[in-house]
Amino acid sequence: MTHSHSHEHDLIDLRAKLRGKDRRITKPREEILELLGKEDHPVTAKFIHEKLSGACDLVTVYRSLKLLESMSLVKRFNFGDNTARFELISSTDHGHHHHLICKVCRTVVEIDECFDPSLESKIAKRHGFQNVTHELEFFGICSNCQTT
Amino acid sequence: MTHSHSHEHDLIDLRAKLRGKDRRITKPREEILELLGKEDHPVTAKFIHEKLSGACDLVTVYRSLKLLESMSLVKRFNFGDNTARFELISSTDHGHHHHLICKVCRTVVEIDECFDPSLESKIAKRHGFQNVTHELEFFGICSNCQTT
DNA sequence: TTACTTATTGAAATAAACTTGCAATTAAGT
DNA sequence: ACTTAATTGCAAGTTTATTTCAATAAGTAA
Repeated sequence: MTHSHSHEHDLIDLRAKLRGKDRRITKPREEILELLGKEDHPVTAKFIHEKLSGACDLVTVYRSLKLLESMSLVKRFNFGDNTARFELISSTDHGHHHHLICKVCRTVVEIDECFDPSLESKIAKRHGFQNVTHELEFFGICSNCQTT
Repeated sequence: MTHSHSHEHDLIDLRAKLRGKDRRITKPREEILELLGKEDHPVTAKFIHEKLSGACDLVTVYRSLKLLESMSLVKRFNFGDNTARFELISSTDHGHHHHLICKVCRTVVEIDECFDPSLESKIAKRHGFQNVTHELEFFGICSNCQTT
């Protein structure tokens, strides 16, 4: 996954989405967005806080991420270890992509492929659900961690 | 998902898998297995503890679930709310199935369908991973919760 | 059955992720 | 610059899950 669009674009997005909503453009929000723009994989709130080394409180990171998520600038992922991870929503895939995670060393690979959307609509129709989306992550053992 | 196989069968499984492993068949383990046999959807450790109302400590529920999971009698699911849920592994699908979860009321529907396994092997091959599996859950709004 | 060995349990303490309350700060409009 | 209210930092609180250790009980052998 290449975050080929510039960080400036994300800040423009931020400003546009905050405008006229009684919400403010603050340093922590800008810094978190900028940091996420440089990362290739989802990162935890703790990681962001450490990278920002004292620029703001960990609580503010949590609050900012929640806000950015609600504004569809950031997507939350769950790799099954009870820790939320966040990634910038790229303009190309609108945040819809998946990951391949090594069960041993936790290396992450971004996966652009997905199954046919007809499966989703079939399931939605059959059970009378609307706005059906999915969360999909792959797990395995990477070449470095294979014993044989 | 129908847990059509009898609870007795699960207990036989438990006994067989524990035999000769310096592990013991205990009341909490049997009770948790039995309870899971009656549930149609993944349940939390807290739920199990409450249902068993004092039969054993919550700590024991966590420990037993971890053991049962390691013995492939139980499968852990993650519905994105930072709470692990556990389901009995049915003999028919070997625990591989998915769920459709209402984002509003959290109703759960068991989904037997899945995408073509070739996608998984393709991803494994491309990135040099072994033993690739996946976690897939669907989210949407159920008929009861739809506003229109 | 009884005694023995040790896996397992319960209870309390701990850990980690995340949230909430509130006073102090600061962004944004006038 | 002044004002207003959103936002932050800090402390405290929640929730989920794990660890420690003495007490208990499962399995084995006499």
